[in-house]
Amino acid sequence: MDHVNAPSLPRRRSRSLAQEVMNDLSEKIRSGVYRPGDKLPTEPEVMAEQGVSRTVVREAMSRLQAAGLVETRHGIGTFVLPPKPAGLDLMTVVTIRDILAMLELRISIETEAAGLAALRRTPEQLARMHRAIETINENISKGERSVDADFQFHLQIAQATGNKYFEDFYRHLGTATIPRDRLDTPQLSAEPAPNYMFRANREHEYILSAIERKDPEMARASMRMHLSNSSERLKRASEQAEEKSQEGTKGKDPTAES
Amino acid sequence: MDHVNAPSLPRRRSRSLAQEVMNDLSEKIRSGVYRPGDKLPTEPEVMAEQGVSRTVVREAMSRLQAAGLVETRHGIGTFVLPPKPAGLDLMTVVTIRDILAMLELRISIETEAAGLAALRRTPEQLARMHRAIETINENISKGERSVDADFQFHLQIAQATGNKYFEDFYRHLGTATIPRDRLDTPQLSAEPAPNYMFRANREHEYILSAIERKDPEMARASMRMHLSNSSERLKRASEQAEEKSQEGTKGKDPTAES
DNA sequence: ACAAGCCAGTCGTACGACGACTGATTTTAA
DNA sequence: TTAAAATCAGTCGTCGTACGACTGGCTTGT
Repeated sequence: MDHVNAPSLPRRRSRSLAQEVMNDLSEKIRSGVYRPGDKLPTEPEVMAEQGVSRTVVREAMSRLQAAGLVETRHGIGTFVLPPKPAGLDLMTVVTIRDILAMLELRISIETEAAGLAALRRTPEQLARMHRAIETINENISKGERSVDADFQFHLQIAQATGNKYFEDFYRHLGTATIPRDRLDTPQLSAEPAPNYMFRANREHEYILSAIERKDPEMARASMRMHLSNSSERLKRASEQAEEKSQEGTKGKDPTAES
Repeated sequence: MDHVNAPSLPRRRSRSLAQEVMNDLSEKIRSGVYRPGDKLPTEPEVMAEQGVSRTVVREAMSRLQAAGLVETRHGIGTFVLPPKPAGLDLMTVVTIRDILAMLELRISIETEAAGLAALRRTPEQLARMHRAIETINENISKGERSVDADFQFHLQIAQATGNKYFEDFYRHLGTATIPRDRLDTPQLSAEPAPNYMFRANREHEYILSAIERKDPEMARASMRMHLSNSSERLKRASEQAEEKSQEGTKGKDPTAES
């Protein structure tokens, strides 16, 4: 060992190589280089890029998985997951019953959000809610999906509370439960009939009207009614789907509506 | 969120061996077989116990580390870490204003929880609520902190909803507003006067009475009143503390109550 | 008694090998 | 010609071997 009087360096590596590769990749995820749904570089690619062995790459990937940042598919690759909502583990949402339970929590939060929005909304936020409702109507008339505009409407309400925690919570639930194709579900197929969706959007209008009038009680009641209706529709469709799957027929899918 | 995905059975294969070893070890940590500070079995021991290769063991350990459950010391072994206040991003809760915003979210959830608890509580849960209230009174009389019993009372209500998401959320929200020593705030020092705390516990009794009577409306109204009062007390104490810190005096700290 | 060296145990990294999985492409059969 | 089956290349999962780095305890020498 050629010891020269080098300046005293740390005696041990502050982190392992695996941790450093994880840090590098998770920083790239955090900063948007890799977005939810994107495929990370393959193991051989990371090995080459980072100049480490496959062992280190695999351990780094294991860490990313355990941290919930990615999921790995055998033979395919590793994909970035959407951010987890704070305090809630959406991986537990696997049955209709779980969804209904989550909806129940959501009712409590969004009902309150509607009341606060009625007190605190700005004209700009109000205009954005109006636009979202118009967009939903247009999309329904064209036979297109109204999911994005639906999400926007609810997000605007969360923002109008002026409380970042309501907005954060809504953002996380939004990204986690909208992308239906993530869930390995027995598809409750087909979009609901347009009249159902127009009706649900009618309920949006009642909510908006109360918010516009700065009437928190009515806003709360309207939102509660709206989400309770959705919950009921889901419950009924689920029961029908269960009966019909026994008969080999498909039920309705109300999940595309608010 | 009006758009809900209907889930189904997982289509994917079973988990990897590394994930299964992690599950086994994390279950042992969760259940108390290994406690914070304990040393986990060495890699060779786990290899023998689980009948897997060292690669699998190391990947499982990597996962446990990334999940924050353990830390590994090179040449020594792997040790169980104390539980972190996980989930909700508590790092954002740094000012009184953040606490108040978080309380606002909490009001929405716990108000709804009280209503659901009135509908779904069991006699055992009711008894536990009673006990928590008694404990709070005893602690107040002895001049001791009633924070734990206070948390218990609210947690019982969340459990009585029969919806795991309410309970999960409360576990996280509860820690956000109680552990005062986490906050870099102008210290609102000293326990509030006992009469304030008796009064707050009186409010607990109104909530419990409504739950006992299976009256969801009254349960909701009582909980909202109780938490709004806490919010107001915190706000006022904060303002007084601000004035008094300009005068070099300390104000009251009501955050130890619900 | 204290310091230095040694040793066994443990973790970190690297490599080679083979099987399992996946989707795309090619070959075969109808 | 088209559809089904087989093949292939790429990717991930597991196993085993090997060596270096680190740590604490024990033994030996001063």
